Formats: sequence, structure tokens, C-alpha cells
Amino acid sequence: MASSIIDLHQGNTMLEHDYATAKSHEAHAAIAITPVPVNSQTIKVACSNCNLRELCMPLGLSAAELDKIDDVVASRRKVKRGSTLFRNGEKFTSLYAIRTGFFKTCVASEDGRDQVTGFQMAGEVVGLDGIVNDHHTCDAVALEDAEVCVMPFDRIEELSREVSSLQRHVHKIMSREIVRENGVMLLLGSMRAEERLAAFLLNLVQRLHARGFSQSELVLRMTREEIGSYLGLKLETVSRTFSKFVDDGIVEVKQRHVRIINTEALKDIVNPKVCS
Amino acid sequence: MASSIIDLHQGNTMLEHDYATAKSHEAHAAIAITPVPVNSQTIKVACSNCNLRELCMPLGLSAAELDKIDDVVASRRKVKRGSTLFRNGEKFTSLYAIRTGFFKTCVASEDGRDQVTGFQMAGEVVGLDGIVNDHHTCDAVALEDAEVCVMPFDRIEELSREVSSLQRHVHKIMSREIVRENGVMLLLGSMRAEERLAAFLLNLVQRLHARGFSQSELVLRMTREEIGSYLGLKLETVSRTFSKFVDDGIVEVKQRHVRIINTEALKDIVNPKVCS
DNA sequence: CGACACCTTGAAGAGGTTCAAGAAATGTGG
DNA sequence: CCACATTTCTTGAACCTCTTCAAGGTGTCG
Repeated sequence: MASSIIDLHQGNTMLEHDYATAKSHEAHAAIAITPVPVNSQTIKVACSNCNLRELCMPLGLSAAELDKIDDVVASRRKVKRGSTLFRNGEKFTSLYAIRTGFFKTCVASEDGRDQVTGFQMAGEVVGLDGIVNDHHTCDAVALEDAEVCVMPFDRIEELSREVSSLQRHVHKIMSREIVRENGVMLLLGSMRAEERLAAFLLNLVQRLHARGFSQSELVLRMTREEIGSYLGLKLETVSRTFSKFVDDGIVEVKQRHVRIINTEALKDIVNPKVCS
Repeated sequence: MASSIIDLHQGNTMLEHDYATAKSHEAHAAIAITPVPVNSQTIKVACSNCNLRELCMPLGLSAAELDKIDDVVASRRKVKRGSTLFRNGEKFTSLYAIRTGFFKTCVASEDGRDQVTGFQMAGEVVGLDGIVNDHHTCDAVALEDAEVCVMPFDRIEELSREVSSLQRHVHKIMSREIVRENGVMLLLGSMRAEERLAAFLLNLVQRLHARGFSQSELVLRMTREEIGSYLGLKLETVSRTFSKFVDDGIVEVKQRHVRIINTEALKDIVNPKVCS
């Protein structure tokens, strides 16, 4: 069981299907969406019987195509919390599909500042930054113990020459990342602290919901500082803004546990109603 | 004569070759790098005899492959200053390689804020945002009269299944855009006004230099407001920061004409030396 | 239990924004 | 080609948001 090329939206678009019921009041420890009976015979890493497949694969593949795609995933790799999947400067070889766990990616400037460029969860792909220069230009750090499917990029390219739906898929994944980053630029360039944090929470909860988790409750896997870095704010500002949301009765916050009381209020903060 | 899939760095990497001498004291009206004798017989839009080819194409293609790639470019299209090449919501069909002229791309939030996400010049490709959802998610606006090569994406995909160096090329273009946006996130998330503007100027002049223009002189094709939007600043702040650079003797500014007096100073502003 | 990392909150300060006015450039039509 | 309208740019002053610095609190893990 392994996931592979992924088609989950990290950005602003909607999923076509929610295929698991939301576990409303349980926070997730690791993202394992549907308990799938483990077939102990298939040790072979394969997409065709992965429980994330419906999130990943282009639908409507033939059996033959599916077989081929199973070959894309070379192996799996476990990444301990706090350690890196890859690092700025390392040779690029593979894309990684996240099976379980939670990552952040971050870039650094020469003088040591760094910037979190994204948070990735199960069903999302990291490593796209490495393609241009054959070396990674950012770090991918596991924020909790994680497991990824290693997909050598050579194999991906080879196969997407044969299976055009895979080719299209790869293109979409990259384009989606571009569009996501456009959204972050809008956030960083034009929103105020409250708007940023509201947008961040809505985005996270939407993606978690698409994976079968609650619409209203989430556990942050990252620190205030990491949130701040991602949102272009200082950790104190993040903390204060959380407190303000609590005061306003919009969310409940207990450390990293967040319950959204009033989703509409959050949406209104992100997109203030213009009263003419 | 037409350009096509492009391999010019908008980001942080260096070009391997500068193939035209810098025109030092002349500002560019349109980007036409080397005056090429126009062969009036070849009306056919073709990459193989495009004067931008060395910037665009993977080197070392066979004649047969080049022929195929010529087919990618379906047509050319002129875009008047101020009008759009494509718009948010429009159906996605093609990527566009800029032959001459200068573009901005921008996204808008529901409540009407908008954010310039990039400025593109000759030899760069726009339209990648449209691949995910078959619709564009941003606007591409010509900041001066421009001409682009229209490359239907179906054809690109078809051909990159046959020509693997083209495939690799397309992947690199998309990855490069992702890396560029990572850099912008770093800028927006962690830099102050002066640092942002300095980084912006250095980036612009570097890209222009790669196209044969001066290392120290440039003409801004965009307003202060557009620069501000891109950099997450108000136009007044951009103007003030320009004035400060002038006071400090780092640049000369006369409206949209900018001469960089002290490149090192700009670099020091972007990456402040840490004195321990 | 103690050490450490993480979070919260307050108060002062800085950087950027907003509002406003005027100057300079650009474009338009007579 | 000039006059006028419009857009763009500059600069000042007041204001506001976010940051910085500091201290104390909370949670976690060996």
C-alpha cells in the first residue's frame, strides 16, 4: 500500500468527492483516512491498492496502466519528526508523495532568514522545487513522524510519456502548486494579520476535512513561530491574533487544539463585506 | 520567426551565455535582442529560426526534433498595451511565450483586492496557472505593446511525449516558476521595504542584462502602484524608498528611468552583512 | 521534578499606511 | 502644436498595525 502522484487540492479549489465521514470530535494523530484491511501478502509497494489512491490517481485508468503506475513508486521512506526529507542544496532525484504525517517546506536567504513556504499533509507531493536545477532549493521537514512514497523523477517522466493521463496529472500537480503560491502571495502582499490567520485556518481545516476530518476542529502540527513565518508575521502577533479570535468567540484555542466556532465569521474576516 | 518554450531564468539562477552586447545607454523600447535579417519568405511561424531560440530551446536537438517543435507554435498574437492576454476565469488552451513586450500577471481576491504576482519579459512563458483547472486563475496584462507565440497545450503535451528533452523542458519551466514564487514569498514574508525594492531592482536588471541590456540602467514598464502591489507595499512607500536610494547615492531615478550607481550597496541591502 | 521549548501578554517603538496636496509627465482633441 | 484633462509620482504629517523587548505562564519529556 502506497500512495503516489496526488491530486489533492492544497489551494482554493474544491474536491469532487468526500469519501470518508468526518470524525468530528477526534483530533488526528496521524492521517490514515480509512482503515483498510491489510493484505499481508502484498508487501510490494503499490498504488493500485493504496488507501489514498482515490485521492491520488487519475480516475479511469486501465488495469495495464495501473500496473505501470505501480512501478513509479520505488520505495517508501519513514521520516522522523524534526528530521528532513530533503534539504536545500541536495541532489534532486525524486518527488515524494506523503502517505502519513505532516511536513513544512522552507527556504532560506543567504543571511539566514527563513521562510516557511508551505505545510503539506497526506496526499500531497513535495520536491517539485528540485526539478529546475537538479538540486533542491528548500528544506522539507517532518513536523510529525511521517512516511512518504519515493517516486524517482526519471521514472515519472518515462512513464508519463507512455500514459498521457499520468502526464496530465503531473502537469496539474505543478500548476496547482503555482496557483497555491499565487494565493499565498495575495495573502502576504495584501492582507492584515487577522485576515491572514483566518485564511490560514480555513485553508487547513478545508484540507483536513477533505481527508475525512472535522470541519470545525483541528490540531496544529506547527508552532506559532512556523505559522508566523508562513504568514509573514511574528509569533507574538500570531498568538495575539488567536487570542483576539477567542475573545470574539470565533474560535476556541487550547495550545495547538483549535475549534472553529464560527466559520462564517472567519470567512467574513478574509473577505470583508463591502458596504456601499 | 517565433519563440517557443523558453528556458530563461526569471529567478535566481544564471544564464550560461550572454549572446548580445549590452546597449549601455539606450533604454529599450521593445525587447528585440539581435537584429535578425528578416527572411520574407518564411511567414511560417517557426522556432527553428527564431532569434530568441538560444534562450528558449533545449540545446542539442536533432533537426527532426526541431521540426516537430516548430509545430508547437500555432500562431502569434499581438497584445496592445493595457489589454489582456488572458483573464481570470477564461478557458485555458495555451501557454504563451513572450516574443516582445512586457507583461504583468495578477490575481484578485473576491473583495476586489488584487496582487501582482509577476512581471514577465521576452523569453518567458505565461499561462501555467491555467493547467490545473482548465481555466486561468489570473490576468496577464501587457504593460507595453507585445507579441506572443501561442502554444496550444494539447500540442505541447503530445510532443513532449515524443521528445523527451521537450518534456524535461516543460517540467523545468514549471519548476522554475515554483522556485521563483518561493523567492517572492521569502521577500514578502521577511523583508522590509528597502530590501524588497533592492531585490526587485536587482532581479529586473539581471534579467534584462541576460537579454543584452545594460547592467546598470533600466526603464520600468510598470507604475509605482504595480511595483508596490508586487512587493506588498503602497505606492507611496515605493516612491519614498526610491527617493531614499537616490539620497543615499545608490541609484538615479527620473520617473521610470533608473540608473543603478552602486550595485554592491543594493546587494548589501538585500543581504545585510551580519557583524558579529 | 527540573529543564526546555513553546505560548501568552504587556508596553514601548518602528515601519509602513493613510490622507492630502501639489508637481510632473502623458495623452487627447481642437 | 498647444491647452487641458488625466494619470502618475513625490512629499509631508498623523496615525495605526505590527514588531520588539521583556517577563511570566504552561506544557512536555527525559
